[in-house]
Amino acid sequence: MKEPEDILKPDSQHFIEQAIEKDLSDGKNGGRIHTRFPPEPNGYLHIGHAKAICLDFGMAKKYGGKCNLRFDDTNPTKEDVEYVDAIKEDINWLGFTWEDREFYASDYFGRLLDFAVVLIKRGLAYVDDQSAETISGQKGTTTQPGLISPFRNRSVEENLDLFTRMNEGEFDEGSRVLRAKIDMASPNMHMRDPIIYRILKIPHHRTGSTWKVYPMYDFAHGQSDYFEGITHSLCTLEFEVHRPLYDWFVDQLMESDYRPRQIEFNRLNLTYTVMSKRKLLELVKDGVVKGWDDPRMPTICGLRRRGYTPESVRRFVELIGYTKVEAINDVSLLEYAVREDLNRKAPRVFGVLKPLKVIITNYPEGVTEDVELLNNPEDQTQGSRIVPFTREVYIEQDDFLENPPHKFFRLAPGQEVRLKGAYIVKCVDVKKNDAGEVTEVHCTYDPDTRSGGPQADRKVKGTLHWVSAQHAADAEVRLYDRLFSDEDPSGHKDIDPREFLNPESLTVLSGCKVEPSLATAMPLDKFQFQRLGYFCVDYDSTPEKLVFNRTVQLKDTWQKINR
RNA sequence: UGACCCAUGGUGUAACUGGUAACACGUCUGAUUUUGGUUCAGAAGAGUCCAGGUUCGAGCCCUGGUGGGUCAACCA
Repeated sequence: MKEPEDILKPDSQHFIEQAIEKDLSDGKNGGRIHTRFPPEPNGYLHIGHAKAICLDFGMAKKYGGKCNLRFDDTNPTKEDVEYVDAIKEDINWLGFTWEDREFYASDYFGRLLDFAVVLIKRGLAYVDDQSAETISGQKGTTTQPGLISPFRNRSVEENLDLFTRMNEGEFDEGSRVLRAKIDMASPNMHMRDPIIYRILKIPHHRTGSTWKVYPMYDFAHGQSDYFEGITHSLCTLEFEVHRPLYDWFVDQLMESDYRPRQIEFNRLNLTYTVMSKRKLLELVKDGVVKGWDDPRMPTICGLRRRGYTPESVRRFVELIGYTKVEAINDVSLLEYAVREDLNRKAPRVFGVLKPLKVIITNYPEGVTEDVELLNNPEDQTQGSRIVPFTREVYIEQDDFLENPPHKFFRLAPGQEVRLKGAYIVKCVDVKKNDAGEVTEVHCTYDPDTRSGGPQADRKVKGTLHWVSAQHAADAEVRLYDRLFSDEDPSGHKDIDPREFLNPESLTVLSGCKVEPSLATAMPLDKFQFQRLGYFCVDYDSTPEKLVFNRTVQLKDTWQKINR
């Protein structure tokens, strides 16, 4: 909630909003705002792209403009239609629409070629016959100017002829390139006669083998912006040094007052998370994960399978903001964003993953009590459910310790605990198998302590989930098998959280009925995910070492308890 | 011995045309008919990279350092 004094203050704006509003008040581009989201279809979108998507579509929406979807498909060696479809699905899932404005840089290959010809005719581009190594060797260094190519002063006619023949497929890949003639002594390496066209003979996923030459990023991006009437071309910080070149091409092309403008913002980095497309592709190809949408992946579809909502992803992006500082964002902020959202939406259920039988010795046999539990304590409209309570219940194995460390608030010999919604029980005895493992816990209960009862306000430190053994045994066994027997050799338990959320398991798990639509659509919240064993995975800095976050968290918990 | 960009609590961001550092996450207490979650109450934690300068006054402006990032792909 905002304090009255805060309402008087103008909402703080990030530097991009300020730049846009300045352009608006300066009357640039006729007061028009038009952005674009320009993915290369060479991989799946990840959480980092979500940051860009929210900005591109968000700015358009905020200032009454439009945002195009444009596939930056200028390199056929890396791109594929599979990615095009996945990208579109993910953007939609996030809640944004480009309406009918779905474009491809490859749509502009003709116009781009024409523009290249114009540059040649104006003496601003030339065909270079040297090898990649030679050209790169002549680039100079950051402190020394580059060398002039021996082909730099070819005649316009020869350049025109050569370039045409390059596109007709007469020359081999790598044998010739088209370069812009700018300044080999520029302190900005990107201005040292950048390559703008190269010969590529592999078919393009959209244009087939129509073209034999393909424009480079720098020669395609700004021009595509220009063709589409983009006013603000928002991209990440590493393109900052490309801006002079972006502007140079726009200057050559400009025929009116309209001009697109590139503004850079900081990329999203997450702690413990691999974000590079290259490495993610590696994980998929090497079979370390089961696909781009593996719940362990930081991809948008991976997050989706992990139970994240579009709202929570958008909220996270809103929380981290846009600056020019290279930031590393804490995953805990992302997790906070889901919890915030899911706490409000997700129905609560009881679940026992590794069952441990508790027998309440002084509770009558054959009696079933109905315990009413709120589906969501934060949202009364979600109603309540009736859960059967009986003499024998299962609790989580982790919730009992025979020799508890200091500050262990769960069940232990002689210790009291509340079974949520039911009674306070006290552990009086344990039964063990031959291996010395605890197989049964015997408790007594205090009949006056039922929630709402006369002694209900008695203080106990812990409250546990439980499931009536009689009502839920089958489900638990199945869950147990699924999680701990059906695991792959690497030890990764790769399970889609939603598999657990089918109405059937929810029903048995919680001992009550849940609306199917709710059950399939609503993931559990973080804590419940942990109970079920797989809220999320944590990437150690090296992609080979994938560890379950749960393990890490349990370890942390134990360290805290043992301290 | 280059160009460009950046520098605010542990982390991410705020601070209107200079007015004396705010918010969120995280951490730590405590409460609760009690999921070690949530909710609620409270606490600790920076004097804004450094040094000068302008000014009555600087996180904001200027100068010079220091530290970090990006750039020398026929990738985007």
